[in-house]
Amino acid sequence: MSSETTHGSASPAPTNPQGNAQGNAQATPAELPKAYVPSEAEGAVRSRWNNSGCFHAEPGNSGDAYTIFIPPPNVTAALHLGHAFNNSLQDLLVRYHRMRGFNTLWMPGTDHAGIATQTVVEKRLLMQGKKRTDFTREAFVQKVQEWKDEYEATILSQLEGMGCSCDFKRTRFTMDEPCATAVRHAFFTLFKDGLVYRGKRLVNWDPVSQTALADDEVEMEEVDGSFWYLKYPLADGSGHVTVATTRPETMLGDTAVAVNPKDPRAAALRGKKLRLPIVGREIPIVEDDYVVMPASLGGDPADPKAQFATGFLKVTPAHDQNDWDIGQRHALAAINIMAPDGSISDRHGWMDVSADAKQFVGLSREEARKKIVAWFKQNNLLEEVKPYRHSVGHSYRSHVPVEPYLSDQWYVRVTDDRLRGTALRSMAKDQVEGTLPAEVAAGPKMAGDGELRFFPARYAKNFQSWHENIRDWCISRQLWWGHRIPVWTKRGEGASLATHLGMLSSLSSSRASVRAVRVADGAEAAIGSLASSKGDFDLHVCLLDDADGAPLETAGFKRDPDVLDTWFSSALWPLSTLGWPDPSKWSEMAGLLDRYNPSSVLCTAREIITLWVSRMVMFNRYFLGRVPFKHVFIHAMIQDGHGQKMSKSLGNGVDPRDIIHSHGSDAMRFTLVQMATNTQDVRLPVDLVDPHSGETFGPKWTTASGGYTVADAIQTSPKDPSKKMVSGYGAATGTATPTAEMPLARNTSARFDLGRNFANKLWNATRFALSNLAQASPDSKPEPLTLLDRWMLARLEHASRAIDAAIADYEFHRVAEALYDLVWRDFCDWYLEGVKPTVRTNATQQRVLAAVLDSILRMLHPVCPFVTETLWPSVQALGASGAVDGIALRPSALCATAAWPAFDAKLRDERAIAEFARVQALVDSIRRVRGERQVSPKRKVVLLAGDSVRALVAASGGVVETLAGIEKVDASPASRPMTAVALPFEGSEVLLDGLVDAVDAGAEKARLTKLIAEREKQASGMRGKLSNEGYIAKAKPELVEETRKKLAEIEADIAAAQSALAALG
RNA sequence: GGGCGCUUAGCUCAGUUGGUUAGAGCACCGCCAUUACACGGCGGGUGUCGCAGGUUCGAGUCCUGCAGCGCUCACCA
Repeated sequence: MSSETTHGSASPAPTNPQGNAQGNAQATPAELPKAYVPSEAEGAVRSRWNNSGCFHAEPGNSGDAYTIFIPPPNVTAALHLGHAFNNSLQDLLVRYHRMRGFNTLWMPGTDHAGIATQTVVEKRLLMQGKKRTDFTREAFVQKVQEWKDEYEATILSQLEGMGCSCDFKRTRFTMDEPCATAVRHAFFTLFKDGLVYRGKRLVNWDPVSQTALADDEVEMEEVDGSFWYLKYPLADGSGHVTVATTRPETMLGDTAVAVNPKDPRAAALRGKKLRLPIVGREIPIVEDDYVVMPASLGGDPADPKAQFATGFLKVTPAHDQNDWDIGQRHALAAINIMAPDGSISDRHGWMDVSADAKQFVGLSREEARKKIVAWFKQNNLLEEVKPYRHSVGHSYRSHVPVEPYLSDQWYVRVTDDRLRGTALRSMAKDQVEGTLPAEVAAGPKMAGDGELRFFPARYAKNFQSWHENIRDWCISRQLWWGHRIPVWTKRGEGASLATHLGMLSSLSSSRASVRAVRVADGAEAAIGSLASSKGDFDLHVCLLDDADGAPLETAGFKRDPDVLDTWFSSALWPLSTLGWPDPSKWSEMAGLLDRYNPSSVLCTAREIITLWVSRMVMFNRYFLGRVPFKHVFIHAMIQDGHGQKMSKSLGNGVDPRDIIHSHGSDAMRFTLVQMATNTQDVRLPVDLVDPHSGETFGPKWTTASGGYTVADAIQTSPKDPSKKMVSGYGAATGTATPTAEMPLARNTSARFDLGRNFANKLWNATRFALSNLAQASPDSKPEPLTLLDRWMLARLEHASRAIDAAIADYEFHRVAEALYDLVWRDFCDWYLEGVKPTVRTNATQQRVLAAVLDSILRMLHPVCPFVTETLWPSVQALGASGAVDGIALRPSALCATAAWPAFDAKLRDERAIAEFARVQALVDSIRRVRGERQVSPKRKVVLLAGDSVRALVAASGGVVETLAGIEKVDASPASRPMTAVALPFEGSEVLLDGLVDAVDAGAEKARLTKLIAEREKQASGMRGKLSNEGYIAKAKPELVEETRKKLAEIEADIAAAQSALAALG
């Protein structure tokens, strides 16, 4: 259903000036309970939304497109508050723009998260004593699928629980058919275009999971290690050099020793060879700038490497990234000495295994290290050992040290200008730091250049420097869960492989792409000359369709067993969810791609800039020639009460359902929005709810490995020490399992009280307004707008502008602040209190109240959709449309599809705001006296004042009397009555008579003395300024004038107070 | 190590281009059953704005240095 048609059932606006609320019995909120109970309201509201289909987007509907792609959550676990935060902000944007008349699509979905999901499933199997390899690939994938189904359902229900207005009918999963089709097409295209290649490179290898890892899947951990100083003899027997290493076991694969060309010892060693101990391999000494010289020889003493360095660096190209680079520069061999499980092996590229070396084959990395060090010691080649603490990369899944491992992997050539260059050129010009690299700036112009903008702007720098330093992207993973790589390969001599070319040429080039790679050096050979090329080749055939694989397999080709990095499919999210490359294939996707890509904004977290934003930009621009989104909004991070990032692995994540349970969805959303500031991460102290007693309490904390502070896995009931419960940390980490006797404790946090109180305040303000309007006198006549009415309308218009501006800047806390001030401070504290005596008989005021209330519900809806939708029918029944000239309030059956109120500029009334500010100041100062003297609110007093104050009181239309408890206003008498209390206001004296039965001279003196001291402090500050020549000469004249005026007024106030003080004797 | 951010009331945080008396919510202390709301109303106290310099008539705000915290990228000599 389109957003247009949902308005249909609302009653038309009454057009006669008196045809509004009065006598409208059905609007009586008799049935509205005394407090807002979210758990009773939320389900009903969700049903109304679902039944109306109001979140469904159709490209044919009118309005400019407003699109957000949800960052698809991993199906590894349920969502936590970090997701709730991000999704609350997205929903705010989506609902606001929907109400603004945009054709709005919020695309939901989930991510298969290859390694993470496979790992959690393997962990679960391990608890049953089973391994992945006990199953066939298909059977294992089926198990993962079951996990995915469970968590996908959980995640989607969490999103619904939060009130996310996603188009759930269009929900996607990164491995469903449309997404898989997009992945297949993208891989095929990149392969055909030479942007995907097979390469032998060092990867981050997890020897336990036995898969390559992306850089971001590697965690650095501090480890106590050693520096071992090993002597390598010169081949000619003329001495030795000493290398320092933290990984002595890799020496088996050394193919050189490097020295800095500036090292004074380099010249004498030039051309000499070393005899590698144990192995006996003769290796060269190469000269390379990369080598740090020891501090003693002129190395930079500030460089910690110079402290430990000998100036000689063992080079193991197959087991160290930097050594690999040196190897490339000096054409060194890369000798891989390890098996995929990390053990020393002579079967994976190590050919020259000496008799001495044999004893190490088969050992683990750790054992080999010990034995090799022992060998050096025995042979007097171990010069020294020094302790050394350093950080080592560990697999974020198996937690073992990652091995830089030489293996064949698939890469995307993101360093190509078609990817890297277009990404950099998409940046908004004013957000580019300095200038783009010359070769990038010189690249071809295309649509979308300069269109990508970051909020806050500083994050553009992350994006830029990532692309400037980007390396080719390893996309193959040795996993079973994911998109399988669609390449079939056969290895053989060129001539024999060439015999298949005939069969391959029968396949259309739009369905198959062929490349030949020489095994020896990875160089690509032209297919045409394959038959005559010497040596072994890998013939890679990439297929668009599995159906073409059968004849290849018959001919001896094997399909690559690996799957693609999860981010490969995520990178296609703005394309695949809209049906790319062929939306006509799925009828419900027709027209989506053209209508909703580029999207409006991507809302995500900092670390995602490199992982996901970058890749979406590159792919979207490459495949579709457009940016995937115009804006990137980077939100803050939610931390726990100890300043630690909320994460699944740490087990400190809070389930949003817990907060919804304790405070309600709107309360959670409002509070999260209010916390969304531009620079500050959000710290959220977390409490537990005792499942036995319902009581909230602070959990017992403990220190976990890594120094993190976490809640004890098992907690004791504060009411009954014999009763226990499991904390979220215990459940998430598996250290404790909830049972019937020991249930899981929900989390909560007092931070959300703010939102709960706010929702309740709105609820009651509405209840109150409705009851007054229901009881309005039917014969009341229109009257001119009062100051209070004009002020309220001006504040409403002001808040609307504040919200627009805040949303345009993605400064969400300003949205919450504007709404809070509008609803609580302006509407409840002043307007509703102020209209109490008049609203039932003033028809104009009734219309203002109805229109303001209607507007407030609309403006609050994007943040608090449930309470506003719940109140909506009652408020709509007031028929506020057309009630106030200058506010357009189109009727609507649902608040969710109601139009944002349109305020005419004439409601903007700075004079009303300024004059009412004087009213507020007068009321405040009277209230202060009443408060200080502890005067009962029931006690009414007489205000004695001069002309200007009495004029103000008259202009307020009774507001001062009502809010300050004044029963009568008189002119200042010639002599001060004994029973009157004095206060200065705007430089003159105002008296309150009848405040107290008898003036307590002591208390009065104290009050006035304090008041004088306050004013004196201000006055002296101003006098100081005015006596400063520089201030008079250089500050803006109007500022100086303002200071003079203010000082005069303060001095008059002081004089008034002093005369009152003197009168007390 | 590079980059980015943070340090303001007991707690969690605002503070727009430098400008008059630095704010909010919570907590705390009084008073209050009043045409809605105690998830409430009215009033109140609370700050060497991390430290040290500098620029300026004027600095929470700009500059420099230092300290602490966090994130991110890089890093196993």
